[in-house]
Amino acid sequence: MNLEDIARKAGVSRSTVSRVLNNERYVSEDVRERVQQVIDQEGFRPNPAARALVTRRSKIIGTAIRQTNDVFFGDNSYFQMLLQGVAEAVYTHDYAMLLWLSPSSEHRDKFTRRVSRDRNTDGVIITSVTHNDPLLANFLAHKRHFVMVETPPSQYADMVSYVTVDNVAAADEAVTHLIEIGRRRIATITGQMNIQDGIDRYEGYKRALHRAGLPLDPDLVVYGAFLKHEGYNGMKRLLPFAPDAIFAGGDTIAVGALEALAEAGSRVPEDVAVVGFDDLDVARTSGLTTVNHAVQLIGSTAASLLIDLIEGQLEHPQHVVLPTRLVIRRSTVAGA
Amino acid sequence: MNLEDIARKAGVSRSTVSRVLNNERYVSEDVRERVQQVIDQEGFRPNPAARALVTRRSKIIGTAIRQTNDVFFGDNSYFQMLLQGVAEAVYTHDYAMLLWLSPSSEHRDKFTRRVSRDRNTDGVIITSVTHNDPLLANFLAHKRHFVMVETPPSQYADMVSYVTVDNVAAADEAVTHLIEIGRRRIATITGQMNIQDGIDRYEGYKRALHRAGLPLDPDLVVYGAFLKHEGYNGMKRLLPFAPDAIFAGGDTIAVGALEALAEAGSRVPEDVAVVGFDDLDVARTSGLTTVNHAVQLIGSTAASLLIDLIEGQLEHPQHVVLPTRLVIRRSTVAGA
DNA sequence: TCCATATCTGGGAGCGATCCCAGAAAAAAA
DNA sequence: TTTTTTTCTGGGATCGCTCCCAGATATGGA
Repeated sequence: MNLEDIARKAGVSRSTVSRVLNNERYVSEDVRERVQQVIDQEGFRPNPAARALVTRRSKIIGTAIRQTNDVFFGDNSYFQMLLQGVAEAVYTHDYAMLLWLSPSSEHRDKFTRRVSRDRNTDGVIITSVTHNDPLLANFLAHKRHFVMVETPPSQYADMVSYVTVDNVAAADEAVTHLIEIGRRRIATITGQMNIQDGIDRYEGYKRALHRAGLPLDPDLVVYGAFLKHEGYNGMKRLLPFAPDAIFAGGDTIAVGALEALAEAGSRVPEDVAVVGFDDLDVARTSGLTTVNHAVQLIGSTAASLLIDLIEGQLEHPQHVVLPTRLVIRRSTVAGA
Repeated sequence: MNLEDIARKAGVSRSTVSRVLNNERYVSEDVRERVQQVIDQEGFRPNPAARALVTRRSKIIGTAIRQTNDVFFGDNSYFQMLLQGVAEAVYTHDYAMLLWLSPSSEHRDKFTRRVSRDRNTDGVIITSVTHNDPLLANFLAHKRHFVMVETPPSQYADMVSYVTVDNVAAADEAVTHLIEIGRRRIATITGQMNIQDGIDRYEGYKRALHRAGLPLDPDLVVYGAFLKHEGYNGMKRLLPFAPDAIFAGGDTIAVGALEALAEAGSRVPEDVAVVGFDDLDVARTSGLTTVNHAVQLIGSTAASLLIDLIEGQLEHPQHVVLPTRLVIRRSTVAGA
């Protein structure tokens, strides 16, 4: 069943059917109706491969998620929320979504090659970019459409499109909250220092301390990663230095820290107040004060942006900074 | 950059390049090498649309996940594990994966239409099928390749391919465990009774009681759904009847039940033992005794099976039943 | 009334692969 | 050496669309 068949059944030409299908002008109302009727009745859908071949558009966008074992799994609902957002935008724009997940066995560069060589997609949403990531260089070199869903490494900042939040300001706000509730020995367990989000949140931490006239104590800084056990181990390392508050670079880190605190018999928030970042599902269940940034909204915004870029509605590069909101729960304010 | 360009650069014909690309015989070694070199050097990848147009194969399989708001989210890691498994198989077979998620606003039938009309994929993995699901009927009618990752409604059982576990036997084993640790007032909170997995697990519950000579007390049966709050509410309903054990149709249900028990001041497992089903991440963290079925393995098995079906290596329909394993934790045995 | 313009319709060319077939070259058999 | 078979290579046809252009018809202005 193809255009020609529909055309014959409706007594018109291929071209006219194509016009109806693509909702183009220059088709009289009665012809349009007759053709549409045949299309509906036959349940006809144009062959996407044939269409893609000539238009050079597949109407498919990709989402590349690396580090799946560590990050895609676990109490980390970040990627589900992101995907849900992407799915929403993809749905309203009548696109489809291709998902690239990296199996644990696959080397980073292999994944990069796989994603960057793919020709099925019109553009890609990329996550978890590290500094000197080959993916970015590759995409830029081949002028492929892509949108990052985090702050890019600074040297790329004005060459790539991204959707993010102001991590520095949000972290600053979170730490300032700790200061306002009277904490003075505020420690931090950071995310990766080769991921811009990790760096920026640490920067916000320093900024808040500085403004309040508090010293930056190296004993109170643990460089970690966005993983629960990093929070757990980091907290163990911090305990001897008796912090009265922890700013964690991410909620998963915070959850790990909470576990270590519970084991050590420290009361939260009386002895140690804890703030996270991301407002994952787990933050809600564990009463964690955290920075909420609507991850789902980031996903849908990024996908819409990507589609606009693909369709030439917008010029590359575009930068979107979405607002954040500090959510106060009982890990910093008892009874909150 | 197309086949013709590569051919010219290598001093051969289009057809020869195609043969090299598809690893066909009847190409002399030196020519093959020369062509491959040009391909590598130019970083050439054949246009998937053109290829798909003539072969009628896209080498893309779809995964359709409905009910995203309720199920895809939350402490439910089921779909992440499944996707990870699918991704693995897709990777080893050099396919790609299209993901269909239903936005919360989308009506079930609309989603069905969207997925079933899609022509980008060679086959689809479908989840969360309910009885009289239009998706099944539609796929069968159009002879599209698909694999279910759960037990199909019984009337379809011998017409569709699926990968599942023996839910009846596994539930029986779980409830028998409760009986063996001395429980006699064993209640259950079931999953949906229009999903075969829900029905089968309830069936296993009844079977275990019957074999042990225990009565089936209607007061101890709550018909619920695979959601945390269903477990919570269900438990509240059960409390007045003083059960000494709960068999939950799913881990999310069990977690909700645990919360209600904690609120009511019941000790687990001393007063009430709890068993779940699925062994989600949350079961591990909350020490829940549960039935483990390797969800990731289900995903990869289903994807491999689907690809074999597509490529004609296997005849439709195929049934795979994977083993389960009861994992005993502290929700039934103190100190486990 | 005639001509310019806007609206509608149809058919050829082309997108970039694969598949099939024909013919050349090499290898094996007579 | 000649014939038969196998291996290798090239080019035409084809998949099902969209795009472009040409021609037909309708509309409006002089």
